[in-house]
Amino acid sequence: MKPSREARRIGVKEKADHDGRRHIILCEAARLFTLNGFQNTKLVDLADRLNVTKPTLYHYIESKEEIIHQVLTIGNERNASLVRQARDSSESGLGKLEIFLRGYARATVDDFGRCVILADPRMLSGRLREQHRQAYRYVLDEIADIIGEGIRDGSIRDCDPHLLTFALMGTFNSLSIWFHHEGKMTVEDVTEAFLGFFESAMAAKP
Amino acid sequence: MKPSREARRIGVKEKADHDGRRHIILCEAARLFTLNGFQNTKLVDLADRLNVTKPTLYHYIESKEEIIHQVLTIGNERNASLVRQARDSSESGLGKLEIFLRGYARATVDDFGRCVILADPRMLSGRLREQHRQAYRYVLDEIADIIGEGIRDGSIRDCDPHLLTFALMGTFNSLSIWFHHEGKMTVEDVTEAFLGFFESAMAAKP
Amino acid sequence: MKPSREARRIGVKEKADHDGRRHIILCEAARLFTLNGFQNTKLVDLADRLNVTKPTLYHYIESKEEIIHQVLTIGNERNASLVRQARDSSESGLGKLEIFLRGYARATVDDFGRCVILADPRMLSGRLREQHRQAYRYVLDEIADIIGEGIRDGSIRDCDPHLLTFALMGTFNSLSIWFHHEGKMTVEDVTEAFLGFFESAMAAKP
Amino acid sequence: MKPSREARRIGVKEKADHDGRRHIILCEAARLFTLNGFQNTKLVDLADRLNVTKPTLYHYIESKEEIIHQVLTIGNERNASLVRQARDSSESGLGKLEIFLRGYARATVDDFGRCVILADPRMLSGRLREQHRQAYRYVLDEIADIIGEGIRDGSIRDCDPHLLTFALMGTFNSLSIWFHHEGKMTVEDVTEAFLGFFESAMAAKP
DNA sequence: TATGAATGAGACTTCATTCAT
DNA sequence: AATGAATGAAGTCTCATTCAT
Repeated sequence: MKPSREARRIGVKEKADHDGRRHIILCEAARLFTLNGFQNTKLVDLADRLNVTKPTLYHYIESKEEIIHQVLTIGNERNASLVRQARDSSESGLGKLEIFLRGYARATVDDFGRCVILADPRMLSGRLREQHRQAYRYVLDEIADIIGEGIRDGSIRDCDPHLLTFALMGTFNSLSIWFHHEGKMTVEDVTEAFLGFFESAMAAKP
Repeated sequence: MKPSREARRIGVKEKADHDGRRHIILCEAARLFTLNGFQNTKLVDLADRLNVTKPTLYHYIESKEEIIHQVLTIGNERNASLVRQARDSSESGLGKLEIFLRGYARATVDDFGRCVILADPRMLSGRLREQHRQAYRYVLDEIADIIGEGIRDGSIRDCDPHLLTFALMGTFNSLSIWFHHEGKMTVEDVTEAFLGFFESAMAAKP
Repeated sequence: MKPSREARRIGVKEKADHDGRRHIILCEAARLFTLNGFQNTKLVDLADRLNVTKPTLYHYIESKEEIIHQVLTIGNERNASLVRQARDSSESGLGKLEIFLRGYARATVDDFGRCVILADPRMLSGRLREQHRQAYRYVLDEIADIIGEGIRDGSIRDCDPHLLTFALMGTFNSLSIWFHHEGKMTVEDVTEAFLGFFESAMAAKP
Repeated sequence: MKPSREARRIGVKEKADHDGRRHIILCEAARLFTLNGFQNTKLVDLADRLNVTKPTLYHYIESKEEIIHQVLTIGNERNASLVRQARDSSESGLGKLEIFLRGYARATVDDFGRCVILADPRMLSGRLREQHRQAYRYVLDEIADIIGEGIRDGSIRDCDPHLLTFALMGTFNSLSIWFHHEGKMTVEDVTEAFLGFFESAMAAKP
């Protein structure tokens, strides 16, 4: 009835240490969360996928909530890193925006990125929820800042930076729902098409 | 012996009949679902908001799943109706697209529309899940059709209709997350701004 | 969703008075109890069969338990009456026994008789349960008495009267489970066959 | 904080393994079912008797229905085994019948056997109900076959084999209701008396 | 008399989490 | 480190019964 539990346990072949195993757990969790949804993913499902039993998970994590939190943190931090990368480049505002979006597009279609977009933060309690909200808002604010910079430097047409942020993020976030790696388009294809749609919005008027 | 449970039960003031009360339940459910998430909304929460006890709900609905299903159905049907309205107009492809989007924008910010966008259909079992997926896909396909029509009639610039659909829907769907009626912009304001962002995508090249 | 509730309500055509309607309820209850079992029969099922609503039943009965109790009482009283009929005849012990069994056989295949045999008295609470147990025991004791009389008057072979009672009652009670009126044998046919099986037990040794 | 729940949990003294504990649960369930009836037996009652909490039961069984089903299956299988034992012996038809009945009598007075006789299969849903009905019918048909064999080999008087089956089974089944191990007669005593009652039915005419 | 609405009590079941080995 | 066993808390749903009209 239960899948036999021999062999390939967490990291047996990977010779992973405690932290390595913890990371494997988070990866598998992110995968299951995007596959089946968060609330529909039971700890026992996660354990099964890792060929261990439920209590074993508790050697590496403190609670289900922590798993979600960690997964989101990983995703958030990568997004923040993408923001910094763009901001720290020497491009124009428009250039920075495109740098970010090209990176973000790729982020939306891996498990951690998808979780950040699809996870309902209301499943987290108090402090953690707020932490995640702020991390997401940080990205939005930075993008709006970059857009503002683009408007000032003339590379982006005048507009409400927050609204353009929402439009862009909404557009690219949709990737996490419908994009499948097996499809005929690559993320890069879609990214360029999406950027094209916003051409007039993002290009300063001649 | 028990404190009498006076006053405002389901529809007492509205003098609603059975179907009317059922609708009130669905409205309140849609509200709670968007406020707190689906899985986080317990039947007792819903009952409390309606000043009744849990079992009372079962006079009007058969299960919690049915509530979600009905809420989604209401939202889906309105979306389908918006599609038909646009399609049946005598506008150009671009005109039809704008008619739909202006209507859809309003739909994304009421409770039923928000549920359609935010609900994770994986919480539904089998048949219902499929039904909802198809209803959503119907809208996407119709929009892509309208875009195709616009491309052919010259009102919309040549592009991949499905990608433009995803971009537009992603953009407008984001309203359901961040838009609040108490803010300083109206949905209509935002809609026009959003349409402006896509100007070059949607307007045929001169 | 619910069967329309017009026309033929309880006793509309029968012009039955309160007690008459009450009896109709008990008959229908007995029928449902034998059809579907006691615990599986919901009051709403009973009400539906009578084309009334649940609360209406409470004009005629006080509780579900009372229905069962009344049904059992009717069955018990008929059994007691059969016992008296046999006992008061001027036959030999064997004759009386046969008179009872021929009557009892018919009783086991109508709804009230079936309920007496098949109802689990543990569903009744305290006093009523005891009352029903005693009524059933009364029949057993009387039959054993009649057998004792037959042994003394030489019409029945010497044996343990209570054991023979159990054997006979077990045999005839089985009718309530397997006998169907649509079958090819009548109750009377079966009765005679059953009596034949016990010929040596019930006939005194030559 | 809570009074520790020491001592005799499921199988603590018996050092039972998982399957052993599962069997202990079924035994206790069978006991409670015969004591209090099926529907009246709550899972919490069962858990209490085993000094565990309700959820613990779900380590061993999937649902309450499964418990009943398993209990009935155990009883059915023993009955089938009794049938085979009788059929495979080298006795005459009558001899085989007596072998079965002597075994069956003992089966009727243990918890599993009682459940088979007293359980209302209508509490089971669809497939399981049918499965149990067929298992019971299998026994009846085999007994009728054995009786037919007895009639042909001259060891049993000519009669309707199915009717005799019903009479015998009805008689012996009654044991499950009235027989108590504390009484002054043993099952074997009663069995011989019962067989005696059917002497003329079962012995071929001289 | 009859009923739509409402409910209290309680059942089964699930699942994240802890305990003891 | 790992696990089988156990559990507390909670959620959905059922149903006999009462209330108010």
